[in-house]
Amino acid sequence: MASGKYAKEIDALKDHLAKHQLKLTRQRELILSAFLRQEHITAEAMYHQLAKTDPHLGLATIYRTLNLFCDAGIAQARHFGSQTQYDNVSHKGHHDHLICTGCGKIVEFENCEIEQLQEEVAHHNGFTIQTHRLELYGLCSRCRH
Amino acid sequence: MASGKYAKEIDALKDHLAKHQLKLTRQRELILSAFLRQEHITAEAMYHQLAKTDPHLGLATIYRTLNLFCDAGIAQARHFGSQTQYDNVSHKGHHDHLICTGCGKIVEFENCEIEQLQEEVAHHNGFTIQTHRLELYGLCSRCRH
DNA sequence: ATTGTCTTGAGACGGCTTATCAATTTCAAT
DNA sequence: ATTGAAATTGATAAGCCGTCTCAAGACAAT
Repeated sequence: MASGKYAKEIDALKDHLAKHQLKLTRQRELILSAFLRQEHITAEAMYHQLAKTDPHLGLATIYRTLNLFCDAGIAQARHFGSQTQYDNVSHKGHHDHLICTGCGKIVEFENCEIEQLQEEVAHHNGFTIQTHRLELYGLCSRCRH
Repeated sequence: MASGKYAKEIDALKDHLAKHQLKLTRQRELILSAFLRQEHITAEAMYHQLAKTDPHLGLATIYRTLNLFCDAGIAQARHFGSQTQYDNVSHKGHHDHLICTGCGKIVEFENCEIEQLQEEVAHHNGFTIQTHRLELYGLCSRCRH
C-alpha cells in the first residue's frame, strides 16, 4: 500500500496496472501526481504544464495516460465545447451552475434533493450515474428589469 | 406571424434573421422544417436524410444553418463522443438526457420534481429560468456488466 | 545481465467542423 | 419587373483534436 496524500489513487492505479499486465513508468507516475492536483484539466493543458519540467513528454502519452486513468476509475472524461476535460474523480464538492443570459453572471449551487432525484431517475432506467451536468439559463434579478 | 404546427419556431427564426440582416433562403426553410421533426440530430445524419430529396445540399450549409438555429434559440448544441448533437429546444424542459458513457446510448426522461426544484433554486438566487440543460452520464445496465 | 513484453515519442493519419471563395440568390429600392 | 448591394451557397481546402503506427527504449521477471 502506498502512503501519503494521494495513496488511494496511487493504489487504484497500481491495482489496475497489475490486473492488466501494464507497467508502472516514470511518465505514468509523473502524470498522475500532476493530475491529482487538479480538479479537471485537458490533455493539451497538461501537456503545456508538464513541458516546463519535462520537455520531451509526448502529447500522445498524455492522452494515453489520461485514458488509462479513466479505465482505472481515477479520472472521468467529459466533452465540453470542442475539447475533452478529464475530471478528477476523487474531488468532491460537485456544484452546478446558474447562468444569466443577460450579463453572463454565473452562480454556483448545490442541491442534494435534485441529486437524489437524479439517482432515482437513473436507477429507474437501469443506469449507474458517474457524473452529471446541470445548467440553468435565465435572467438574474438585475437583468430582468 | 406564421401559422401552423411550428409557427413559434419559424417566427423565432424570422425574428433572428431580421435582427441580424440575414436572409431567408430555401435551404434554411428546408433544414428548419426537417429539424423541427426531430428531437435531436447530428449534422451528418441530417445531411444524409436531406440528400434523398436534395442531393446538392452541402454539408457545410447544414452545419452553418444548425449553428444559426442555436444563435436563434431554436436549437442547442450538445457534445457527445466525437460528434455534436443538435437538440430541438422546443422539446427541452420536458426532456433531459441519460447518456451511457459505455455505448453512447441516449435515454430521454422528464421529471417534474426536478424541474420544480430547479425553479426553487433559481428563485432563491433571484433568477428567472429561460431554459436548462441536464445530462446524467453513467453506465447502462448492459455496459455495467 | 538477458529476455520478452510493454511503453514511449514523434509524426502520420482520420473524423468532425469551420474557413475560403467564386457563383448564385435574396430583397429592398427603384 | 429590374437593379444592385449584400448575404448565401456548394465544393473543397484547411484546421483541430484525438488516436494509431512503429522503431527505439524502459520495465520486470528470470
